[in-house]
Amino acid sequence: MNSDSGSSRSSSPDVDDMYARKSSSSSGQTEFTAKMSSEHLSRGAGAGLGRTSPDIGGKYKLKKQVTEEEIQQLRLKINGRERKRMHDLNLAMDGLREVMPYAHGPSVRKLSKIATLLLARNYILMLTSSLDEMKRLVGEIYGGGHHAAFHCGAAASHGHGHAAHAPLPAAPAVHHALLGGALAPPTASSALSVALPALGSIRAPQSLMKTPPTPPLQVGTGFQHWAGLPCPCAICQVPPPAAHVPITSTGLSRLSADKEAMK
DNA sequence: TAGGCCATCTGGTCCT
DNA sequence: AGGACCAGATGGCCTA
Repeated sequence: MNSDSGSSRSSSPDVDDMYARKSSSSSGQTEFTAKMSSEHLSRGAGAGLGRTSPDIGGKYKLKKQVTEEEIQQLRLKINGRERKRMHDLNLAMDGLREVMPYAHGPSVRKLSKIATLLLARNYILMLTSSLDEMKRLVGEIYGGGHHAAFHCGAAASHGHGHAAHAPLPAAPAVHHALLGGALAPPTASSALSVALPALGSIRAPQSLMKTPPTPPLQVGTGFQHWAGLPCPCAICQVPPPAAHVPITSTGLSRLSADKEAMK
């Protein structure tokens, strides 16, 4: 299961092959792991990585004397479980990427894990904000107020997931508040960075792109706007900054620096 | 070449 | 006892 389609790296090599490769390799880490699998486990040296805690050998050899082969088998089993766990995690991450308002495709480099999580977070925040605004508008409409009518109704050519809003035949510049309140040429980078201030901390999506540089954004479900029709409505506005908790991790500050460098 | 991202291995800890 | 989860370490691949 290699979710990194853009990479030649195989993330899901055959377990046995992987182990064999690792064990037979002469790299430092490989030597170490092989050493740990045998010596560390069977003799309880407990000096690996400078750790002084009891070694795993003690955990597994209490009842009976286990041979190195048995230890190796056990290690393989444990490693396999861990691999599967991480693969499942990556599958979930891919599933998350699929529903994110971000261009998908073979020519587009996929979001990193951290970027996926941050985008997801801000997406949720934005949707929550939109939902609140929608509730408020509905409350105004049915509360006697007519002024709002159907928000953006005059434009009528774009809808927030309303199937009744038939799209114009012209090629739409698909976007959503999340992807850009400004209707500048909808490059993924500008749209994302404009609409998601916090997301702006993420490495500029343009840098994630391979050719073509400006792939069409594919929004998850039904959110479509149209080029040349600026939408001033609250729903289409970027959520208030307060909704975006500043990203403070060191990694993100680094990403922010990357974005600044992109300008 | 440095840095980013990732997969994998590993030992520790907690839970069932 | 065994599995799940976690974090540290390491090496490989890719990009600027």
